[in-house]
Amino acid sequence: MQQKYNPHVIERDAQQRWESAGAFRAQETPGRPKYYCLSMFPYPSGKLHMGHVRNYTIGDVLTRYHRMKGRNVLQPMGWDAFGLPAENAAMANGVPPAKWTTDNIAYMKKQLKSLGFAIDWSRELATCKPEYYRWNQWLFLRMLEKGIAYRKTQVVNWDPVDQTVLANEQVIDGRGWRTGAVVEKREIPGYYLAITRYADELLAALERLPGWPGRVKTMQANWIGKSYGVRFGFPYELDGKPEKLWVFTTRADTIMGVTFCAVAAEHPLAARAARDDLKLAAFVDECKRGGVMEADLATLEKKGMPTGLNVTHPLTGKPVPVWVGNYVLMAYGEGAVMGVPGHDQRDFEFATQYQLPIPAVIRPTDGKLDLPLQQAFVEYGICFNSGRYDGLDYPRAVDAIAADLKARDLGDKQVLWRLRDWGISRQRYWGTPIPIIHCAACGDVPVPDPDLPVVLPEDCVPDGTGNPLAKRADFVNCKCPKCGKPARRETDTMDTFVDSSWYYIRYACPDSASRMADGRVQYWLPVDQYIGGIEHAILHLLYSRFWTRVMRDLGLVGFEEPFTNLLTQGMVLNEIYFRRTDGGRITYFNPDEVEVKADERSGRSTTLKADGQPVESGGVGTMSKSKNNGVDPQELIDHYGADIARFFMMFTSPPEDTLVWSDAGVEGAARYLRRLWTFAWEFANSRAAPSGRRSAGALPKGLAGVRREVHAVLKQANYDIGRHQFNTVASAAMKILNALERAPRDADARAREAVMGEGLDILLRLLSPMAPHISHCLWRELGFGEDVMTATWPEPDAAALIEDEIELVVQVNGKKRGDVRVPRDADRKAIETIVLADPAVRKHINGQEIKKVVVVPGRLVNLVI
RNA sequence: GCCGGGAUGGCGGAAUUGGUAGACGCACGGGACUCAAAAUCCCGCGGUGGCAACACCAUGAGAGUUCGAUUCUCUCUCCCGGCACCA
Repeated sequence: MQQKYNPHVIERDAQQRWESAGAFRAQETPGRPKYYCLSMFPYPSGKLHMGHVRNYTIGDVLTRYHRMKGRNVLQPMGWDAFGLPAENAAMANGVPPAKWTTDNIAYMKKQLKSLGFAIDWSRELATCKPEYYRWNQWLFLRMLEKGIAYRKTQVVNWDPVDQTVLANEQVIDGRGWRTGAVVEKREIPGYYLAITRYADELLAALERLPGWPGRVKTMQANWIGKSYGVRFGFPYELDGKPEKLWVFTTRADTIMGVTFCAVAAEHPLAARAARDDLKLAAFVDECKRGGVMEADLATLEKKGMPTGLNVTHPLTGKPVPVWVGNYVLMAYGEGAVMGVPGHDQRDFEFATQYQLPIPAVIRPTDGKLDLPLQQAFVEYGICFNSGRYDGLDYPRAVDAIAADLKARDLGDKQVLWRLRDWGISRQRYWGTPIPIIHCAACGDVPVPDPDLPVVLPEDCVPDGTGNPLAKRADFVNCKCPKCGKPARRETDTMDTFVDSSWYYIRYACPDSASRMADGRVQYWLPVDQYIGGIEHAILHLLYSRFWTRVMRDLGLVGFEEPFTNLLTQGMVLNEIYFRRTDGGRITYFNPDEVEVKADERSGRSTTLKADGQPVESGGVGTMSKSKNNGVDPQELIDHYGADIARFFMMFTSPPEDTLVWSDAGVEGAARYLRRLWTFAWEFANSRAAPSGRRSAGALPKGLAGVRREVHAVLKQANYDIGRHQFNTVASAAMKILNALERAPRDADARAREAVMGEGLDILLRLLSPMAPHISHCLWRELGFGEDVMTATWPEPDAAALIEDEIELVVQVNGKKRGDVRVPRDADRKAIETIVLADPAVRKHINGQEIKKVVVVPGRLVNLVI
C-alpha cells in the first residue's frame, strides 16, 4: 500500500478489476427482488458536461447502494443518437452524421468508464442502429392498424432554421425549442399519434404516481389541460343553408349575458365573410401574421372587426353579431367563443373597445353587484336577469342550460383537452425512416413487416438544403408492396422523441432479434428509479407514459407506468464574469481565468488573471457556452480523479437542488479523501493483527464514545440515504473519520484497533457508492474482502448506541438554561430531582413557583415558572 | 394573471413526528511545523455587550397557536420554476 493517495493509479486498477470480473453484468434472477435504476441516456454531442456527471453519479450511488442492500440491480446505458446536431456538425465539417455520432459515442463511453459507473455495458444500445429503430417502425405500423397513427394535412409549426416541423410541445413562446427561431405556420401532410385518446388516462394516473415530484405531475396535468364545459351551437343561415357556429365554454351559466360571438382569424366563417369585405380580409391577414410571437400576448390590445353576420342565440332566439377577434385561438376548442362582457375580462375589454352592450347576469352569492360594471365579474355566483335560470348557482345553472341545449339539439356538456395529437413527421435526414410507400395507384402503403427495417443510408452528408434522403434515388425509388408498380418511399423521418419513448424497455432485451420486447421485460420493468433533468418533465416523460400504454394495449408489456420513482436533479451552476466593451458588447470570461480576492471594502474583488484588470460579476447561472462559465469534466477527472469529482457533487447540494460549482469545494472533497487514505495507511501500518476484523469487546469509556458516535452517525446516514439526501450521507462519512481521528491515542492498543477497524469497515461501505474506487482499494488493502461492492450495507449496532448516562437539556420557560446528566433509566421523578438540584437551573428559577414540568424522554426538560 | 417551490452565518447547506438553531464543509483569523512557502496538524469563527462567567438578540417581515415554533396557522414582501388571450 502506498503512503500517498494516488487517485489515478487506484482508479485505473479498480476499473480494470471490475471490467475483467464483469462486475456490473445484470442477470435476470427470478425470485430475487430487482432494482432497475435508470438515468436518462445522453445525446452523443461530443463530450460529457457537468450535468451528465451529476446525473450519472446520482444514478450510480443509488445503483451501488441498492446492490449492497441485496437487490438485483440493473443500470444500463445507451445513446439518444438521432437528431439535428449530427446534421449540423455534418454540414460544418462534411462528415456523415453516422460517423460523427459513432466517434462521439466512443469518446463519451470512455469518459463514462473513467468515472467508474457500475453500468452493464453489455446492454448498450444506440437509437440510430437498425436493430433498434426497426421497432420504432414496427410499432408505428401496429399503431397505423389500430388507428392510433394516422396521416393528415395540417397547419404545422415550421422551424425555418432547422427546416423541419415541430410538435406543439417543442414550440416555446412561439420559437423553436432548439433553435430559438420564430416558428412559421405551414400546411404540410404528416403522421400523427393519437395521444389525445389517452389524455384521460394519462391525467388520472398521475394520482397513482406517489414516487414522482409533485411539480412534474402538476406540469403534466396543466399540459394535458382538462376543462369541463358545454359545447353548443348558434344557429344561422348562410347562402340559404342552415348552419351552426359552435363554441365551447366553461361558463355556460353566463349564456344569458351573450352580446356577441368572436371567431379566430383562421375560422372558416372569417374566411367566408372576408370574401366580400376587403377591409375585413386585411384585418384577418394582419391577425394571422401577428401570430404567436410574444409571450405577452395576454396583455395585447383586444382588436376585432364585425363580419356583418348574425347568428341566433340558442336560448333567447335573439340575433347575436359575429366578430373576428384577435384574441381567439383557432387551435383551442372550436376556434370561436361566445362573448359575455359582463363576466369575462377579455370580452369586457373587447366590448368596451367596440361599444357593445355589457349586461350583468351573475351576482355575488352574498351581496350586490356595483352597476354599471367597471370590470367583468368573473367569480361564480347566482344567475339573475336570466329568465328561468334566475336564482340558480353555478352547477345548477350549467345543468339546466346544458339540458335545455340538448333538448333543442344545440349542444351538450363536453370535456375539452388542451393536449393535441403528437405530430411525428420531420423533414430531416438523421432519424428513423417512416415505413410508408406512396403509390400512385394504391395510395399510402405501409411497408410489410418482412421488409423491416427500412434502413437509413448512413453515407449521406446533408448540405442544409432540404432533406438529403429525397435526393437519394436508391432510397426513394421502390416498388409498391401491393401492386408492384414503381412507387416513392416516404422520406420524412420520425421525431427523436419516438426513440426515447421506449429505450428503457429495450434495455431489458437489447439482443432480441425477433421481438420488440420479450419475457425479460416483465422481470426488469417498470423502472424503479429514473433520474434526469427537469427539462423533460413534460415532453419525454409524457410521451413515454403514452407509448408504454400503447404497448400495453398491443399486449407487448404488462404494465402502464414506465417509471415508478422519478428524481429530477438540479442544474449545475457557476459564477459568471464579464466585461462590457465600448460598443456595449459583453465579453464573458471563464471563472478559471478570473482571480477572486477578499476585499475589505467591497467584500470581494474580481480581476482577470491575464491583465490584472477588474471584471464584473454576473452572479451565478447554469453552465453554458454563451456565458463561458462551463467546467469541463474531463479536466476535473484528469486533475483530481473520479472519486473526488463524484464526492464533491454528492456533498455540495441535495440532488434535486441546484449545485453551484466551487473549486474550493472540490479541493475540500480532495482533502477529505486524502485524509481518509492517510488514516487507513497509518492504521494498516500500526495494527498488531495483519488483516481482518477484531471484535470490540468491552471498551474503555473514551473508545466506547467513539464507537457510539460512529454508529449514531451511521443510523442517521441510513435514514438520509433512504430519502436520497446524499449531501448529509457524505457529511456522515466525514463525521465518522473525524470521530475516529479524535479517538484517544493512549487507549488500550487492542481495544483501539478494534474500534478503528470497525469504524473503517463501516466507513468504507458507507462511502463506496459515492467514492467507489478508493473504497474498493482500501477495502482490499485492509483485508476486509475482495470487493466492497459485494459486501452488505452497514447497519448500526443498537447495543453501541446505548449509554448508561444520557444528557438532558434543561429549559426554563422554553429557554435553554443548562444540561444535566441522568441515568439512562431514570424516571420522571428522579429526573426532576436531579434537575432541581442543578445550580444553574436553581439560579434561573430564583425561588419562583414551578407551574409545570415538561419531560421529553431522552431529550429535554422544560420548567414553566 | 393562475399553479407549484423557496427565503436559515461571509458562502454551500444541516436540524426524522414542533424539543439544544447553525451539523458537515468552504472561506476567513490565530497558532504549530519550516530558513521560507506549499502541504499537513491544532484552535477560533451568527450578532451585540462583557476581561470573563454570562446575558440579550437572531431562521425574509408581522401576528397567532403552544410549556416550547426554522418546523403548524393567517397576512405581507421578495426570489425561483411552470403555464398563460385555453373561452
